[in-house]
Amino acid sequence: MRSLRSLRSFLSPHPQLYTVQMSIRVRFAPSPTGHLHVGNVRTALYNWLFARQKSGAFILRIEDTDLDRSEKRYEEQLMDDLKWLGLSWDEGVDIGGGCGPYRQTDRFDLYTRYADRLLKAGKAYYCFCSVEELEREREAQLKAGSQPHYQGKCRAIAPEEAGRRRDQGEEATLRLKIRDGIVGFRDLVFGPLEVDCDVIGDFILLRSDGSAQYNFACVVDDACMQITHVIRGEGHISNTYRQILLYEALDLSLPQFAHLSTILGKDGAKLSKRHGATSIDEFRRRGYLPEALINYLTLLGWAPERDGREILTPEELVEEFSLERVNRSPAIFDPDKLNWVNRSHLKKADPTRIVRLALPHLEEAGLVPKEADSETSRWAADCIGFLINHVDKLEDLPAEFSRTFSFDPEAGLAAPEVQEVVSQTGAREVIAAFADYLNERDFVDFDVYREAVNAVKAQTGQKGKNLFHPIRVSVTAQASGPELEKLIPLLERGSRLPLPKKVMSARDRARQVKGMLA
RNA sequence: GUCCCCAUCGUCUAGCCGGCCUAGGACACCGCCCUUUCACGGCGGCAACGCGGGUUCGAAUCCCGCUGGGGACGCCA
Repeated sequence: MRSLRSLRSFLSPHPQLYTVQMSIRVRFAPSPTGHLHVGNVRTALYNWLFARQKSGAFILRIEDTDLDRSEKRYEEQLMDDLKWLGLSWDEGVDIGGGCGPYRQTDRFDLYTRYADRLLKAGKAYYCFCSVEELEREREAQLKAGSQPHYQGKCRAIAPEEAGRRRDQGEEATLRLKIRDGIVGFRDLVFGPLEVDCDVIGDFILLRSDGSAQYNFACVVDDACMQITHVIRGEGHISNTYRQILLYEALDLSLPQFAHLSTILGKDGAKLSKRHGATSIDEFRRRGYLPEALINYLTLLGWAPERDGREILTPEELVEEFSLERVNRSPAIFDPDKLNWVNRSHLKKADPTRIVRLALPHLEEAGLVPKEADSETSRWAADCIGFLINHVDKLEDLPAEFSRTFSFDPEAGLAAPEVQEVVSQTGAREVIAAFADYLNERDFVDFDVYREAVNAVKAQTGQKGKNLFHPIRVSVTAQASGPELEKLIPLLERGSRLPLPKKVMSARDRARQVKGMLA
C-alpha cells in the first residue's frame, strides 16, 4: 500500500488526485506549553476541515517532549478549547485509538528503537560536543557569513570508540548523518520547495538525556500513525527538509505536506498578546460564538470558490474547503471583521441558545439576579433578544443593557445632542403631553404606547423626527437608542420586577424629564 | 549574517495555465433610502495590482532584479 502510494506520488505532479480513495489521516500536534492561540487554532481547524471533508481521521497528538515547559493543565485546556470550537477528533490521548499512545512522553521507547535502527545502519552517530563548543562553532560561522549548522565533527569518531566513551559515562547526543544534494518536496499550498542539504547540518535525534528531539519524534509518530497529510504552520517548512531526510534514512514513505502562512497582528508583526485577545479561551469568555470564530479563521487565508458568501456554518465550510485555495501570503488578524462575522452568527443563532449564553454576562455584571423567578427570567430573555442586534459580542451586552435600562436625566439632558432635540420647535410640548398621557395609565404596554404617540401627535401637531426625538428623550434622556415600541413595554415590566438595579417605568421617566424641563 | 518564503484597496480576498479587468466581493469608513424616531436592512461612494526591467500584438497574470515583509538557522516545538 505504502510503496504504491509513493510510486504514484513520484509519477504524478498532483499526487493528491490519486490518493482520494485512500483513507486520509491528519493530525494536530500542539505542545502543551501555553494557551491555545488563534494561529494554532487555525492550523487545527484546517486539519479538521480537510479530514471531515474527505471523511478521514483527525488525530490529536500531544507533543510534550519539552519536559520543562509542558504542563498537564495546558493539555486539558487545549482539549477543552478544541471541544468548545467543535473540532472533534477521532483519536487522541483522551479517547485512544489504534495508533496510540498519543502523548509523546508515552512513546519514548519507540523513539529509542528507531534510533537504534539508524545507529546500527550507520546513519546516525554519537556526538560528544559540549554546548559551549557548539555555541562557539555557531558564532564563528555567523561571523563568517554562512548559515550556522553543525559541521559533523563527531562523524569521525569510530562507532566502537563512541560506544566505549558512552559506557564510561560520557554524555552524548545522537545525530543524523545528512546526505549531500538537494532535498525537496511539493507543498500542497506553496508548491515545489527545495534546499541544499549543506545548509542543514547533522541534527540531533536524541538529546544527551536520551529523549527524542522534535523532528525525530514527529517523523516516527507521523509514520507510525500513518498520517497521510501533514498540515501545519509555515514555520515548519525548514523542519520539513530535515524530516524528509529522516523518512529517507528510515526508509519510510512520505506524507503530503501543506504549510499554512502565519497570522499577523495589525502592525504586521506576528500576532501576540499585545494585539488584544489571542487565546481562544479569551474569545470564548468575551462572548464570541464558536461557529463565528471557525468562520472567521477559515476566511483568514482562504476564500470560497464562489465569492460573495462569507457567512458560513461549519458544515458549509467543511463542504467548500479546499487546501488548493489556501493563500500563501501571511494574513493580518482583523478584529473588526471578526466582530462582523460574530454579529452575523449571533443573529442567525437559535434565540434560546443566545439567552443561555448571554444570561451569565448580565448576571456577572449584577444586572439580573442569578436565581431569578420565572417572570424576571422571561423579562431578561426578552431583553437579550431585544438588545442582541446591537452588540458584536456577548461581553458588550451588560454595557448595552445598562445604557438602555438605567436612567440619568441629569447627565442625559446636558448632552449637546439631547439639548438639540429639546430645543426643536414643539419638543417641550411633546414631552409634556407624552408624560401627561402616560400618567393617566396604569400599565404601559405596546398598545398604550401607540395610543400615546397618536394622542400626542394629534394634540401637538408634531410628527416624524419632531415627534419621536422628543419622546425618546422623555423616556431615555438620550438622543438615540433601540426601538421605542419595544423598549417601553420592557421598561414597564422591568419596573415591577425585583431587579438588583431598579428599572424606572416610562411613566416615571417621562414625568421626571417633564419636570426638569419645566 | 546566511538560507527559504511571500507581495492586488487600510484589512480579508477574487482574479494569477496572459486578452472577458475602465481589477470583482467582504469588513471598516462616508453618504443616501427604508423605518411616522433609532437600529436592522437596501443602495451608492472612497480605496489596490510595491518599484524597475524584460518576454509578448497584449501582463495584475510569465521571467529577472530591487525594495518591503515574514520565517528558519537550538540538546524549543
